[in-house]
Amino acid sequence: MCAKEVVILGDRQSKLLKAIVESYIKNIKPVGSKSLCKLFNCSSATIRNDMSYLEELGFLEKTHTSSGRIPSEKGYNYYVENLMKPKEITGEDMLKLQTILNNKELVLTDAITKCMEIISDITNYTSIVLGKNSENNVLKQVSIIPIDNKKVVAILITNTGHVENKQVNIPDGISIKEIVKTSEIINKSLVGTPINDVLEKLELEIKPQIAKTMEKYEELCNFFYDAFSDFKEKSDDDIFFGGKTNILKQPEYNEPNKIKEIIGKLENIELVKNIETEDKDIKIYIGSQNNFDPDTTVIKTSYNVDGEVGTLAIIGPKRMEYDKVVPLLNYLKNFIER
Amino acid sequence: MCAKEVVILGDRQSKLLKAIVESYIKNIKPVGSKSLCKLFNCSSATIRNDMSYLEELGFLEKTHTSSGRIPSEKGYNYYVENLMKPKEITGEDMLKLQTILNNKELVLTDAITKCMEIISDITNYTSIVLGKNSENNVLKQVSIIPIDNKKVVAILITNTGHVENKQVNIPDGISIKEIVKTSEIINKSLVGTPINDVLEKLELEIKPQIAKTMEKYEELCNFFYDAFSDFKEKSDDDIFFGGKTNILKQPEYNEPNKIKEIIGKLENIELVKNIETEDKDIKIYIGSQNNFDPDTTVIKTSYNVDGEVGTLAIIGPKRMEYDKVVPLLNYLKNFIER
DNA sequence: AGTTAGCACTAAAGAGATATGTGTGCTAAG
DNA sequence: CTTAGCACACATATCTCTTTAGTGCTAACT
Repeated sequence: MCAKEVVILGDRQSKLLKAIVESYIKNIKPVGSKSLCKLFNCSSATIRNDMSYLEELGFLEKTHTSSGRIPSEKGYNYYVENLMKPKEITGEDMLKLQTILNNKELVLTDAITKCMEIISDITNYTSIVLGKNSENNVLKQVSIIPIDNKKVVAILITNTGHVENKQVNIPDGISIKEIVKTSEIINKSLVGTPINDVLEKLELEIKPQIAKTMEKYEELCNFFYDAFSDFKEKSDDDIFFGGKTNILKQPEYNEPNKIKEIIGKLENIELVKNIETEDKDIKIYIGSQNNFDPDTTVIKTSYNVDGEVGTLAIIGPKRMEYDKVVPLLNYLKNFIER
Repeated sequence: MCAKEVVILGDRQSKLLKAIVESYIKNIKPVGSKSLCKLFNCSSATIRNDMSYLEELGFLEKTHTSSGRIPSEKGYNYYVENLMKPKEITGEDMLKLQTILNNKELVLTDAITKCMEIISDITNYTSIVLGKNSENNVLKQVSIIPIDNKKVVAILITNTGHVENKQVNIPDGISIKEIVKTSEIINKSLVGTPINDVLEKLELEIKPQIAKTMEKYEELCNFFYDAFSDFKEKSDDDIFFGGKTNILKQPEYNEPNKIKEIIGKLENIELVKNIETEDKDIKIYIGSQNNFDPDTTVIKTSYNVDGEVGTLAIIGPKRMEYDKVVPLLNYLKNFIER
């Protein structure tokens, strides 16, 4: 749209903005000019002059005419892009992550989710791992396992190792043998089919094929249609939460309506799925910049190891310890794609 | 312990208690004597006399010296046991449940969970379905499906149709063939073993068996140990929530700490599992009588159809519309065990 | 013996009033 | 450019006062 506005801040002004952002992140109190005098070795009036300049530029806000300043969304943005200095990960935290990542028994996604859980723990924010999305997923295998003479469990496996299962009643007049036989035909013909196309191919390819040999081909197709129909939605994504209620520990969530709102959003699968990204960088979406919740920051990145892709996200208040979260995510990300 | 205390309430006193409980359930306001005058065609003083008698018996409480009365836990109890008249289910609600229950395609547990979701919707309380507990579950089948040359997905199926899966890395120096062969041996030897004993038998029966024919028997056993080890915990129960956040709509949850507490409890799997019951009746556990949350009422019952067992529960505030919830649960229960 | 009117009393909830603390903007002088 | 000084703004807290909705108790009534 518009050329990126170049803002030139004086040295003290930069430091001042940084100090204000970090003070607010720490204390959640609007910061006043007086409290910064000693740090900058000047009078409160000087600070105030700079502050009002920073406010003019849109980096700071006031909660009311005579309150201290708090960072605006733009202020946070400038902070993370230009001022923030990532904190070093403590040895203790690094150890926690390493022991998981070095555990050869753990499959990649399990290791990642465990690590994100740890990061949630360390930071007190909520973490989300969105597993492989199904668009490129294809059918690997279908299994039919009889449970009793009334029902079977149908199991589907995708090429990425995602497993889905559903119990299905055996329709009247159909034998388990016929079902199993049909499943074998499906396995021969449909392996490699994108998950989204399975239902269609069931109708267009399998039905004519079995119509020749099976009497009840219509019912058999319906049976598998039933077995597979939930699969499409459910398998879209694996969603994993770490510290789902951690975000409630943040002091901004001390009001019933805000709590209910954020809880509602975290339970809303569609909304959570929307967080998905394929961006390889760590991107920070502050407030209105994310479409999850305007009162939060969502930090995202994605991984792609041998075609196994997923999104990592941290959800916390806008007033997030960016300098702590970013290096943690970075560390994990680098390790994954070593 | 002590013989059940027989309390004799006069006719008016009974009706009064009923009226107070129902008024409080509806309006969530302590009910005063004046408001009941018209209903009983007597003066507020008369009502007050009866009220103070009911308070003496422990059925009513005051929030402060000069407030109206609210039902005590004992009061609710007496109400549900002696005074409550179950409301008829509306035609609309019954229709909703019937269309699900009459859908022959749906497997029993799916129909039940869908119904409980409907009941959550109707009542604005939270419903829980706890699926079959694993104690009697036995192994039905193990499948190993190779994903790529680094990992496989191990799938376990129990006799009840419960499916669990885990991706596992293939250890160095072991071939897929060996793994599949071992899984075949497991299928031959361990089918029918209670889930809780599988790990033990793996060590005591499978290991010596494969030691003869396979070189890397030690590693192979470890592999399957790894694959099965999560299974035990996870498969303990299927937990299904309907309207998980519905309970937050109840006006008693308008305080940050209460919200956080109940959310925390609902996320606590151990606590939720504890709700499990095998009681065939519908039992009402009010406040301190349930060990889930002293501020809520938990209504439970269980079903057992052809050995498929589970618990149904509704969690709401103590101030619950008992006369609405009980018939709904009853209807569902009777239908299930038709 | 149960019912009622009357009255004193209580606690919560709301409305002002007032003071206090923490900040600002602005001006004029250094 | 920096600073001291001052008037002003708003949030917060604390009191007081009043209103309201209820109670318990007593004495009279049916």
